[in-house]
Amino acid sequence: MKNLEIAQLLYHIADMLELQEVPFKPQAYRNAARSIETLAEDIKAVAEKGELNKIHGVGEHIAEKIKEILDTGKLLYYEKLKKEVGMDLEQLLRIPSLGPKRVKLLNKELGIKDVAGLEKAIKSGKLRTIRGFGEELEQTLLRGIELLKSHPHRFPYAQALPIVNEILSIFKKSETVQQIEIAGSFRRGKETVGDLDFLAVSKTPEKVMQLFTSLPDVKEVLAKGATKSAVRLGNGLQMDLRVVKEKEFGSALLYFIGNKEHNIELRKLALSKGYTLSEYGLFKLKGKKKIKDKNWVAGRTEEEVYKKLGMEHIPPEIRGNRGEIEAALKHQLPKLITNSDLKGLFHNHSTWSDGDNSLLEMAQRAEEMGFKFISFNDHYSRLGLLDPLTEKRLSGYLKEIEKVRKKVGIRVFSGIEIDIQKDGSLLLARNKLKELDIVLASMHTSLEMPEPEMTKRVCSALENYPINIFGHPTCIRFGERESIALNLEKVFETAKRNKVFMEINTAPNRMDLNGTKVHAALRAGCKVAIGTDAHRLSGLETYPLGILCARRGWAEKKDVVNCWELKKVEKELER
DNA sequence: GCCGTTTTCGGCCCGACTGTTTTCAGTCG
Repeated sequence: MKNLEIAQLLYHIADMLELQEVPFKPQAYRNAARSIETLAEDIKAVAEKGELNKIHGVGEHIAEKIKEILDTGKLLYYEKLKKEVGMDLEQLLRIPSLGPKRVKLLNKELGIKDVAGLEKAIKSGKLRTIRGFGEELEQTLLRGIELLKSHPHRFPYAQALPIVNEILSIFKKSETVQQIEIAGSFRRGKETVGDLDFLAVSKTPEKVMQLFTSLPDVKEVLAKGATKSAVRLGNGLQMDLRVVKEKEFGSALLYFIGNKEHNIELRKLALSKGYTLSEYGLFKLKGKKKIKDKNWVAGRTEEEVYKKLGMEHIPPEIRGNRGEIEAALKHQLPKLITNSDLKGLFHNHSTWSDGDNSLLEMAQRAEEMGFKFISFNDHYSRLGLLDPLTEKRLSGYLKEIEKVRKKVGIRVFSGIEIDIQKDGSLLLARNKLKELDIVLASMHTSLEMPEPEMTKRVCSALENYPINIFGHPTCIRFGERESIALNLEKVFETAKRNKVFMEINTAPNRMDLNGTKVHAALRAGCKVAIGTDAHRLSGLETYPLGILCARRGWAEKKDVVNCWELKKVEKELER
């Protein structure tokens, strides 16, 4: 079972315990789940080293349960709880405005066990017979059920990006706000977002809220208050807006950017230094009680707060309590890469396989964008849906690249994207592969293969063929399929040994590797290469998504091949 | 059930908003 699945299971335990009104344990299970969710390493590997209880929030008992899951594939305690609870809590709790207390009451009064039962109870008018349930709540729940049926839980970053930009621009033009910024997981550059959090400073909050709740695409107003409002857009995405005082903007931004673990650590650190930190500011503690207004010391900007705590400003992308606070205290934060550090783009397609633009058009655009190199990796495979390169067409392709080289002022790398087949072999022999500047290997078929076969397949390819880049390593596609069953630790180790770069594929529905996995790859000693996987000119523009993943993975220039000088790139590509 | 340069026992975030109440419980972030 993978990290995410184990985290999910712990979350479910927390929910069930909460339903049973067990005190404090739910929070403990959630803390553990959250740590595991963001763990860079494969939890199996951690368990094998006997270091489960080194994970923050995992103690003796939860460690034992994790071991049981890893060993047997299930957890008796979980099965027992599920039997006791006797309903589809997981689905029911996904419905907005429905929490453990209400679910319990519904179960007790009407015997509701699942979403279908709830829907039936509402439609038959039974729900409103229960104390505390009225017409409004009925409608809210019904809408929630509809939403569950029709929309994804999380939205890809790239899908949220234009929405964020539009809203920021509307508010800036409206002059109702002095400041407005996006916070939340979007600001941290997470590859998918559950909702959007905006934070503003305004002298006329009621006007801001009015504008916010009447934005063009708002389908539903979930809440509207003096300092906080929430709306849902037509596509199901929820957006929150909070208005704070100018004096609080920095501390509020810090609070609402998160993540939660980062905030908790910061608050603890503040306490140890004689302060207390909240979204309203950093306050000096006098004795044991704080008297807010008089003791305010910082909060206008994030920098101010971090500085008072004796730290460097921490970029949002790495806020996750994964060592960034210690590093910032020692003034040893990594110098994260930025868009302007990128000197070239890997993994691009042309009309030679399934792309829409010619090699020349793509190369010229890359040059216009200011890049120093581009690499083409058109699909190489047997004839199939993709209209791929074949052994016959390969020489024509290479000749064409040669022509393009004479027409542009940037380095054009020749290359292919080739499938790692089921048995770990490639369709081209080693000596043929060596004729290309860059061989990118990836998988498109037999993705259901289980571990450890899948890991073996990949490692064997990386081991036995002159591959430069392992493309979209986890094969995730948002809303379509999860990551494949791969032991990344082993893959990273093999990649490092064979000088294979791990790709950060910036196709908007992939972002693969994601930030957490980049972090793990770098710690394992791998280097990463940002590949746009562009099939047309516009695809070249997706590279900032890769920068985000890299930044979330703590990447500095030395870690990302695209940031190296051309000479060094060429040298490191030799196989 | 977890954690600890304030504690190995005694704490565990809390404020805003909503709907259904008639002073507040439940949810959310």
